[in-house]
Amino acid sequence: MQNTLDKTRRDELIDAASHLFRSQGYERTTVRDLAQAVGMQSGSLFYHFKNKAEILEAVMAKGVADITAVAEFALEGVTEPKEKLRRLVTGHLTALLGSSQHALEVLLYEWHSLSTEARDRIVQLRDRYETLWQQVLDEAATAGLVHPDTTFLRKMIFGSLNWTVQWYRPDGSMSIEEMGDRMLNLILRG
Amino acid sequence: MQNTLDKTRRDELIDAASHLFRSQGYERTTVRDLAQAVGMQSGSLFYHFKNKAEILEAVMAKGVADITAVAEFALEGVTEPKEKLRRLVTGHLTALLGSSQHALEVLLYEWHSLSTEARDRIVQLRDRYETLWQQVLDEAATAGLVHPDTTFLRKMIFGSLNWTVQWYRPDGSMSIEEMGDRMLNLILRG
DNA sequence: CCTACCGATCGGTAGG
DNA sequence: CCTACCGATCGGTAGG
Repeated sequence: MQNTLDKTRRDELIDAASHLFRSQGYERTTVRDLAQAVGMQSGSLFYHFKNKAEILEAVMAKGVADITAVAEFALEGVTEPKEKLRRLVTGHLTALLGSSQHALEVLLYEWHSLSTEARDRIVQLRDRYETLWQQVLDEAATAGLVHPDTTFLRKMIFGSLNWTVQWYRPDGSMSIEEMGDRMLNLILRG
Repeated sequence: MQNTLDKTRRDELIDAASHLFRSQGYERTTVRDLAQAVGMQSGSLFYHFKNKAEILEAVMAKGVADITAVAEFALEGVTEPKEKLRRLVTGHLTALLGSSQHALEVLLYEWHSLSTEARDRIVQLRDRYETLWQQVLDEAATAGLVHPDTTFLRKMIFGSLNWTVQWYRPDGSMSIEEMGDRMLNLILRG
């Protein structure tokens, strides 16, 4: 029971931290900002987290976990390589520009604020997600749908996907699904 | 004469700041770190710059100016659309991963530390560079070399290019030129 | 989770 | 460009 309550409060903190770290940056956000955002005293933060760095790691870990879950769910029951790829693209964009936007932007832009140990742990989580992509791209290459150098291709795709946070505006004329389809068009051969 | 000396010292500071802001982040870098890097007292920094934020802006402005100069030089005398595109790609990678690496990474990753006024000024500089690309891509599209939606394509390309800082290692087996050619291969139609 | 607090450090300034 | 310094703020802790 107490564990459940702890978890909720912890999640609230991670959520608030995602927002603050993303809009002001990690270093610029003070523990006082964060405490105020969830309505507690700054000293009380350290009942939930050992230190400020641990909060950053938790935000990033949540970001990777979220986008991985989205991808796994999107692939469920799908067998056609092209459709798998389409769903991975759309899923990535949906998480990045919608549901897990803040945590994922923190993941992308606060890398240098992580300790090397924390970095290793996040890399491990990220690798699982990248493996998912690699497998789908390999299938697609076997089917002749994409360029055979899938490792290189994957890096190019990741770059394009992640860059969307720099320019995509949800209130514009292009929906996330439409953007995904356009990207897929550029990725597919011929 | 004094102006020349001032400029040199200023440039030294911008160089040192590029390195420090990139490796530690802007907020984490103190004016004392920076002063020590060029061998002066921390208070003396403010003889050269009004405040810390002005140094960040100077670093970023130098980054954009550098990469624009590289692009303009690379295009000089070239008339064939495909070759123009190849040179833009290679030029971008050369600046980003080599000659102006630090300043450009700061430009990519410290965006949220800029004031809105400084942001506007940097955007203006960046627009000039993007226009260069847009024109070359439009020529290439007219020649049927690339997908006709060049605005979208340009954003995808920028993403792929800028993402290379996350994974490219100069001591690996792939040279920058080779990487450029591979990217061009994915960009070109057919 | 709060109260009360501390040591350290930060960006920046005045006066030369 | 240096010396000497300040007010503000920071992450974190002890004790409850």
